[in-house]
Amino acid sequence: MINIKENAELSVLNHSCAHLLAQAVKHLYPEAKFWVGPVIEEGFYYDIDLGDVTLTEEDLPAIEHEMKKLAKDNKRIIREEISKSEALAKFKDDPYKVDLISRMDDDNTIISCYTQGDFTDLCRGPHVESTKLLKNFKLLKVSGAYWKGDKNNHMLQRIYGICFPTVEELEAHLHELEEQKARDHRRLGKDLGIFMTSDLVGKGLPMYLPNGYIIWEELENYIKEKEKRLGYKHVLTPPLGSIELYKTSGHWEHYQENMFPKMEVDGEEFVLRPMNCPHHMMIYGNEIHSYRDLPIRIGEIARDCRYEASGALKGIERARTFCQNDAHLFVTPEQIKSEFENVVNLILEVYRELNIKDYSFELSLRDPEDKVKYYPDDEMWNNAENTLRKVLDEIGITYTEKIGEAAFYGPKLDVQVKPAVGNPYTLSTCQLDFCLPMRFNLNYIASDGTKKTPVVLHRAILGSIDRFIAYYLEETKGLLPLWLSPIAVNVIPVNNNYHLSYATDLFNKLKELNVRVKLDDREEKLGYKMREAVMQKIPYTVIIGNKETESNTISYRKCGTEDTINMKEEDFINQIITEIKTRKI
RNA sequence: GCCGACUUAGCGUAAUAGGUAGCGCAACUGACUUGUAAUCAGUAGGUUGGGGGUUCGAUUCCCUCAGUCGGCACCA
Repeated sequence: MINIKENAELSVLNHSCAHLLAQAVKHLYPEAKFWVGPVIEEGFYYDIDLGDVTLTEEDLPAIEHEMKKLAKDNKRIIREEISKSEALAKFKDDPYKVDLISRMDDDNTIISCYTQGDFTDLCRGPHVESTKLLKNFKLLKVSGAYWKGDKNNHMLQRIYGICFPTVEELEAHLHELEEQKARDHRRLGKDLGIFMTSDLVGKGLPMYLPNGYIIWEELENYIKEKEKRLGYKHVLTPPLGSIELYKTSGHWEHYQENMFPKMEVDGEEFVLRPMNCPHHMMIYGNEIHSYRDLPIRIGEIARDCRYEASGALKGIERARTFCQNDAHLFVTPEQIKSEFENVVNLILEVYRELNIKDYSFELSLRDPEDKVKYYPDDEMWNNAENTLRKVLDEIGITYTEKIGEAAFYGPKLDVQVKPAVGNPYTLSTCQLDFCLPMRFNLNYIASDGTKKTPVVLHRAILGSIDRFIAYYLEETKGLLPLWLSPIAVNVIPVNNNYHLSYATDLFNKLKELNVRVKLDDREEKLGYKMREAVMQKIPYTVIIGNKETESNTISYRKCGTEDTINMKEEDFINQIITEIKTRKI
């Protein structure tokens, strides 16, 4: 999908189109007041205050029509530079523009405006030279947006659109947008029987169906195998805990708005846990540890429950309960670097094996101004952030720093991915924590016999299993690699009367080898069964007919290809087994 | 949570300027015995998301609740 913002020519075009949109809206709704109309990756938008008028998508064609009319007029777009006071006078009837102007640096600032026909807008530019270049656009959607992005402000109406130099490019783009919908994990999740939701169960509470749970189990086994090899010990802890536990950890104070409310049983108060770190702290504290025992690595596919705003819910990508691929590494200060490096290496290894390429590292730091969100201990924070920066620089990965993105207990390295559909999000994370071990009074006996507080690394590689499945479905368009596919091989006899026993023989052999294989022996035509196999995105479909039974071979077709390949049964079985075992992409 | 739209059979959809709903796929039954994305015929399946109001009559209009979707905000 093209990124408009990163393309200089398209940026100018789209930004100019935003002005054209504003001009058209002004014509149709003379009372309209305008905020800003920037270029974004997906095109452009303009935030507009229309007073009591509410736009719906049905109003967009009329606005488009007016824009087309204006574009046809072929008005020159003229730049003009004026002083701040001139600008304030010029836009005195537009409070939003006055707000923008009055917040500009100093009184000597030169402000640029662009005029096209009867419409002038405050703008840094540049723009195309004439409205006639703005013919191939489409208004895509309309929605509310908080003024200045602050939920305490009123809402403006935002109109989104996109513009291209040629009609062909526009149509190709619109076609691509349509195709994107087909790879949405919610669509695929339904079509492929991966998960379901139910109003009666409650929103944001997805349930995995048999096909989905196969994917889940495979991923769980995959990552746990890796963790075991790296010395992790896995545990199982309850998805809720007493409120005292979360007061001790600080979650109750700093994370409460993302938690389900407390519940009372027999005079005790409990919460559904939003994170399982406190449980793992308790497990560490269950024994006395020597410095010789460290690092101690405690892992769990842990169910957590978070109160997510209803508008934020999205299939299994963002739900109110999910299972984190979580682990806590209890280390000495000297071990921070090597353990951190191990985690980064594990992330890179997994991404390589699963063919995840579009990702970036972010160093999430606290916002020192935010006194509510973060555990208050400046010295601890400075120490943690500097340590983490140093470790990252020593490991030699490139990252961007994000202020105000840290966990309440410490800074972290996040791995952001750009999914095929929608906004970027965090998949993997590794967090440095000096805070919780202290709050839980954890310690180890150092070589000099004194008690010392361990440092904790919180880390998740697949993130949550749920989100990872969503991500992977969208990346692969539902055509999963063999080892993750709910059904790996589909065997179809051409004619049950003649080919069923040969087909059943292959089916049994594969089943014996623990391959997820299906025998489609329904009394249907081959074309019909083939169609279903393709729609179900089964990676391998084997056809058994006269040709195969007579030559003692099999023929298969790989989902997504048109070719049929004929080979010896034994070779095919070996190929399948190898592909599963090596987790071939 | 906020702004807006939407909700009709398992799935995808049609219709009614207010007179209780069609179609396709899937399912079931039968025939066909099949060579790479849909064989034919028949049967069954709906309190038109829940509740309330207006009306002689509501699936349609209004209110409300729930859910879904698109954005915003949030995402430790």
